[in-house]
Amino acid sequence: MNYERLFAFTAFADPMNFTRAARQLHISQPALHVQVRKLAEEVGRPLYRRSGKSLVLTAEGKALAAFGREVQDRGRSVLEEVRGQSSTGPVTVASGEGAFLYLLGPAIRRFPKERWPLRLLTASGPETVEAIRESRAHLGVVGAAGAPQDLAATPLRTIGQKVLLPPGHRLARRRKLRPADLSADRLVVAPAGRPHRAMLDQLFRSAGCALQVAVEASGWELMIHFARLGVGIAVVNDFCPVPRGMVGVRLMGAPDVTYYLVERDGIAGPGVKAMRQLIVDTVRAG
Amino acid sequence: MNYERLFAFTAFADPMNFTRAARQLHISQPALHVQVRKLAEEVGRPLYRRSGKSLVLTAEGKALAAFGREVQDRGRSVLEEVRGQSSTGPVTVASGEGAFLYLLGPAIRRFPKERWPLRLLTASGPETVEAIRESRAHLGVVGAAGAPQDLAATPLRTIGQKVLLPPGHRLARRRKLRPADLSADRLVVAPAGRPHRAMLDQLFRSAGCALQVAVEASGWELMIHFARLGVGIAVVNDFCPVPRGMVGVRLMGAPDVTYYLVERDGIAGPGVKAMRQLIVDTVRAG
DNA sequence: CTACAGGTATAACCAACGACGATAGCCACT
DNA sequence: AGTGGCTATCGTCGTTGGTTATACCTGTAG
Repeated sequence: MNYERLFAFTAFADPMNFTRAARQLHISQPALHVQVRKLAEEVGRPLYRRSGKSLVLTAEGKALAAFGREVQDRGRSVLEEVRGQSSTGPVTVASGEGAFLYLLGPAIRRFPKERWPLRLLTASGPETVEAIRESRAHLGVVGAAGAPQDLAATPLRTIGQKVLLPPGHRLARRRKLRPADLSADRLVVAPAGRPHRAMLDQLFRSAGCALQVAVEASGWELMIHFARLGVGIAVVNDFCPVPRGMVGVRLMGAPDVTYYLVERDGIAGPGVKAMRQLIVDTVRAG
Repeated sequence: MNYERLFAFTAFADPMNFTRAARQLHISQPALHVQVRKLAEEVGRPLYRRSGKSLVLTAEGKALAAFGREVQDRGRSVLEEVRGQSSTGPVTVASGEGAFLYLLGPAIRRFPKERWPLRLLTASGPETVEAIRESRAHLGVVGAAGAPQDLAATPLRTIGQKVLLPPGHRLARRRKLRPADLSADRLVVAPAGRPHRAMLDQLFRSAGCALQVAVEASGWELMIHFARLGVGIAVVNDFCPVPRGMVGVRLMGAPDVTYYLVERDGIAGPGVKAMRQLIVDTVRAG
């Protein structure tokens, strides 16, 4: 296998667009196209396929792109080590949902970004796992139903749910609440299909009471915002800070969701190791 | 970094000889030499150095050669996976001393060699560790003072020492022996410098008695052979079978030596995983 | 339906890299 | 001093990969 072609292909696989990838590589579009075609011939399988207007990678293409990224990443780090330079390769962290906002803040703040540039990749849970598996990110943080066999996953923190209420609300003085207590209220919830919404639906159904939707909002920030405006009361992860002028009450019966740090097993550079340690320490401490 | 040059260099790094390596690669010696020179220029460090007649790798050269081997190994396996062929890359096991003879026999016998060719690399303890670190072998088995930080080591079995005696010997009926019991006898031992010999020297010194050498032999097989010939009595690892017509008596006071399976952390192919499991199972069982 | 926009794929041409044979240099051994 | 085995460099030539020009596809807008 010709590795220059492999790297050309990985460069293409990121934007899935020959023209833009070629610009990135400072070569012409035909040159890049030929490289990829020859790689596919070498491998003996198509690496991508048309889907209407755009192109999508085949399974083989994904595997090769992942391998290429991995080799380049390791290669840069080996080269820096050999040259005696301190490692300087960027560290990429992917994360779903609110983890960036509420879990990873301290780690990101304290990470020495002048030594290793930090790249953040915001994605949903499955997308995060995919980014790790395809070597597009070094570390990922996902909640609950995340990590499969081939990725190393270390539990970070287990988190419950709480209800955000205005101070004058009839339930605001309670120490804890159950789903049945909320059946009279209209709630601010995530849109259908999102895992948090699915969890709530399931919770109310098994408690035998109806969930009344005030408004659907995507993202914790937005949900909290609507709750502050008095549109409805919100059920959010325990890691969300209770905004000024509201009260938070523990919601019982909701399944605790565990956040995991996922990573590819393999040889991590010093920057990745540092970030890994920082995330584990700060999240477990906080 | 140009990877074709890197692979040319790894091919050279194995025999440390341009002429032979070039023949192996089916290119001319000057062609290979230029590749390596250009790689060194690219990296900015010398990759090897003359030492009298022969050439030796610098630290940088070793690191690059290790990386190159690793990439080629993974690359082959990825390619086979992508092509849908079952993995067929050879599995290399390195081991020191008697482990091949007495510990790994069952694993080697039961390993499906028709699926994955098996390559065995006989080496001393430190050489085994070096072979793993330089990606020249996938798995290694070493006794005791083996595995440092950067390699994953799993304990396999802890083994004591025993004394091989002719049946008529005055100590042959004893259940166990101490170094002092042997001070009147002449022993078959490993040559000076070998770890087993160092261990015995240390043992007798701390017991305050002298060790009398009958003959020095390298290798368990040879030591046992001389013991059978009646040249002297031998102290050997517990895993050596007691030969027909002799008796083995446990030697107390000798430090138990633990055998470890060492490997590079990283992504192992299916063949390596199978061998790993086989070694762990058979050695722990036996 | 036609024209257009954005991107993919192929062709013809040219520069650069890499392989080769020849050969000089180095080192150990006889 | 001479020889064998190997490393290192040079000039030459073919293959590979890059470039521009251009045809082709697919969805969108007039």
